[in-house]
Amino acid sequence: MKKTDKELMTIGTLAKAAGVGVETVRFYQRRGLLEKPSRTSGFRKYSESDVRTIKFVKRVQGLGFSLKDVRDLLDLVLCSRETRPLIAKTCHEKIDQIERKIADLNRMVGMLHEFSLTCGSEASNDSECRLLDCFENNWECCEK
Amino acid sequence: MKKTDKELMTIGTLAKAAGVGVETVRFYQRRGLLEKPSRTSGFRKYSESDVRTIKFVKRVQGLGFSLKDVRDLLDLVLCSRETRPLIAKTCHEKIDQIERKIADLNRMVGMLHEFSLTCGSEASNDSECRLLDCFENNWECCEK
DNA sequence: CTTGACTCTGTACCAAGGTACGGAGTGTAT
DNA sequence: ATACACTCCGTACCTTGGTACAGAGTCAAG
Repeated sequence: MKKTDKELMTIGTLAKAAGVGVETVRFYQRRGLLEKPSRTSGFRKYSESDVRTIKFVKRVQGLGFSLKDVRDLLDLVLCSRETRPLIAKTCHEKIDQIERKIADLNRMVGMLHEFSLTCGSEASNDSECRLLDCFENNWECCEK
Repeated sequence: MKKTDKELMTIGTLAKAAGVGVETVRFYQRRGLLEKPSRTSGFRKYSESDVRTIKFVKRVQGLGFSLKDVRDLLDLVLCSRETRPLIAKTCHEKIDQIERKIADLNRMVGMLHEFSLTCGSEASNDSECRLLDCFENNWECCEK
């Protein structure tokens, strides 16, 4: 394998490096998550930055965001020069979205913790085991 | 509309109260997220607690959990008497799962915040706009 | 110059989580 | 007692995020 074109790699190498399947790479291209790569005689050629992009996608996705959301984030990077005025706005929208999620998750952890203490022990009586009541009160009714 | 059977409601009323479609209710029943309801002459009859269950499902789902995960949580409530020994274990698994998610989300917020400061302002130069670089270093490289 | 591993495009399929539809039964208001 | 809204069940369909062929071309080694 020649090392011309400053370290460009083929789709299989990229896929392995990023920990996904070859078909996933092509799928991400169709969805606009990866830019159309250069080609040498029909074959796609990728660089290290494509590896990072894919790992980024997988990570953000693992946090509960859709591919559409991931694209919004990637656009922050890809279009920074032209769309700079939009960047702060998009960032803050995402931040709000994430912070609401975090707050909700934190309340849920508190509730589960309390729940396991009161209801997971042998000493508890059934009337206290009201997970859904906790939820009704914004996950907070367990802090009795 | 009669008010016998202490306020039991029909599937459409339940769906509207919970903010979902009728078909979704039947779907949740098939998936075991709602217990099989009592029937009056063929029609399903639901109570207020079913409204709460559905709202719970939607909420937890909105935090990025699958219906399977939601079922695990619901089982904590529904089976508390029989499966008490399992409760603490399941709770702690969920807590760990949620806390990992929170930690990742927190790092991401920090990164986005920093990113909007350095790159969203007019004063910045393009070389600093490296969202993906931040990611590579566990979302922390922005705290320069 | 052939072989084997790799790539190409296109289409088909999969699981999750619903959503919609057809044809029949029900229930209640007028 | 007839209309009209609602419900029943089963099946088919939709979107998201992939995954798996099939049939053809390509590359690099031996």
